[in-house]
Amino acid sequence: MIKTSDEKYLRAIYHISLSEKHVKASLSELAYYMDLKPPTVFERLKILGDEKLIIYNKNKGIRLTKVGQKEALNVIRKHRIWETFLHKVCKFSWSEVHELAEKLQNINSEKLMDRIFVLSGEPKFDPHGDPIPDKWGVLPLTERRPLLNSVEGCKCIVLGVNEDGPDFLNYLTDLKIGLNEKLSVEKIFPFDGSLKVRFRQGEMAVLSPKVAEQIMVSCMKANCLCRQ
Amino acid sequence: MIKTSDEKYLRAIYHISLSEKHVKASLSELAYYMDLKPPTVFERLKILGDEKLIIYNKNKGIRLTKVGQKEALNVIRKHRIWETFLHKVCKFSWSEVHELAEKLQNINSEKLMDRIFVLSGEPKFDPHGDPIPDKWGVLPLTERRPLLNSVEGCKCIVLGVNEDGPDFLNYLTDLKIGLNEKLSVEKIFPFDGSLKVRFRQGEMAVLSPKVAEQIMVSCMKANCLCRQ
DNA sequence: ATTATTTATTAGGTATACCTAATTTTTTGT
DNA sequence: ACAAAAAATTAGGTATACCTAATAAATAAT
Repeated sequence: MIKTSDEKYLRAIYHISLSEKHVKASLSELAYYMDLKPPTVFERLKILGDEKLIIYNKNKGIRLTKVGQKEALNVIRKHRIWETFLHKVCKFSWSEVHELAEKLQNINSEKLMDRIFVLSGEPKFDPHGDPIPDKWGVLPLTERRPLLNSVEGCKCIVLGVNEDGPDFLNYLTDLKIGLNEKLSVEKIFPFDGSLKVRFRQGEMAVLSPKVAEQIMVSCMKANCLCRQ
Repeated sequence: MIKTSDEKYLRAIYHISLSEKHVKASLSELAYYMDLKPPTVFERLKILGDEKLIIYNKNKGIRLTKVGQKEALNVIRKHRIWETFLHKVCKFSWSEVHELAEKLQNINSEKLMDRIFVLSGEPKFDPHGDPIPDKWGVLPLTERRPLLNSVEGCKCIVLGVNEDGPDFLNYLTDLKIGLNEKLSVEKIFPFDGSLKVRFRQGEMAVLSPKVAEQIMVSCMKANCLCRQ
């Protein structure tokens, strides 16, 4: 059985590999992301390598093996199911669930996850809108893209965010932009790329590119210009 | 904030202090109960002493301080709420919940415990029939006693068991003696103290003293001879 | 292409939570 | 009361998961 402390690494490596364009994570960004010092991570990567969970070749970066990826997706599954449970069943706010799920995800009981999954309504996406892999590591399909890449007139739905920090989430909560919120892009200011969006019952907000980049959406019209 | 690893010790000390007649736990029984070696426990007791969670005076045994007891009851509360949740909400069997609750109890979030408590129907007793302390460490009242101390003719209700091992629990499950089962003590064999009990729709079983000692019951009649 | 900067690696150290083996202290049995 | 047994304590060791400081290697900048 895989160790809890391995899971943290795998999840982090998976996260970095995805969030950056390049498929390889570097040791130092991994250390930074995990809030550990490079030698600590270095030491551990050798072990993860020995366990055939990653491939770490000198300075070619870190890549998950098939097994490593499967394990990573399993932790992600656990994490996201717990987040959904905490939000939907336990009524925790969007921004509170991450920290708790971080602890709950360490528990290894497939049976428990099955039950929690059912209690949460067999979700396909977590409260941040991130897809929940199934038991075999298969992710549900979506056409997520950053709100930033919109065209004027686009109508889309908020699927989630890329940024987990409470600062960012509280900012969105203040704006009252939440999961599944429908947004319509009224105007894009060419000067800096800020977007004026309409949402709810006609409320308006101007979002900076930095914010719009972190908000993941999916167009509601099949033939939306954003898709091209 | 109190450490997870402290909580294990406190719960174990509390458990021993209660299950044995004497209020003091000894180092070696604690070590045995926790499946650790005496020097390990010895080392740790000194720290728990420094933290003012226990009083450990040479060979006078181990006693919880006020603070230590409060913390112990808090872990016990968490443990028993999780057990109830797992049994009642997640439909785990009586004998499966202990191991999982052991892990879940390490999570420290009062808010989470409140929600899980409500989801479980604000229980006063866990699936083993053990009382759940409230937030202030106050236990609900019962008059629990071992089935072994019965008189012939006593009718009582099963509140729980003292033994948590799967062997024992599966044995009871086989017998179909469960929580809240009503038992009537038909006969006590003077030879070894075995009890013949009637339950359900007239089913009978003979229980060895060793088993009867682990089953905790409460008399159903206010004036039962057992109470004297 | 050579220096400067960044990244990776090595060396060596700390704290925690365990262990075994040896010794001392306390308790128990006769 | 004293030997035997049990329990507590000390001494010293291991593995894990961190750390800092120093060095080596790779990458970037002029």
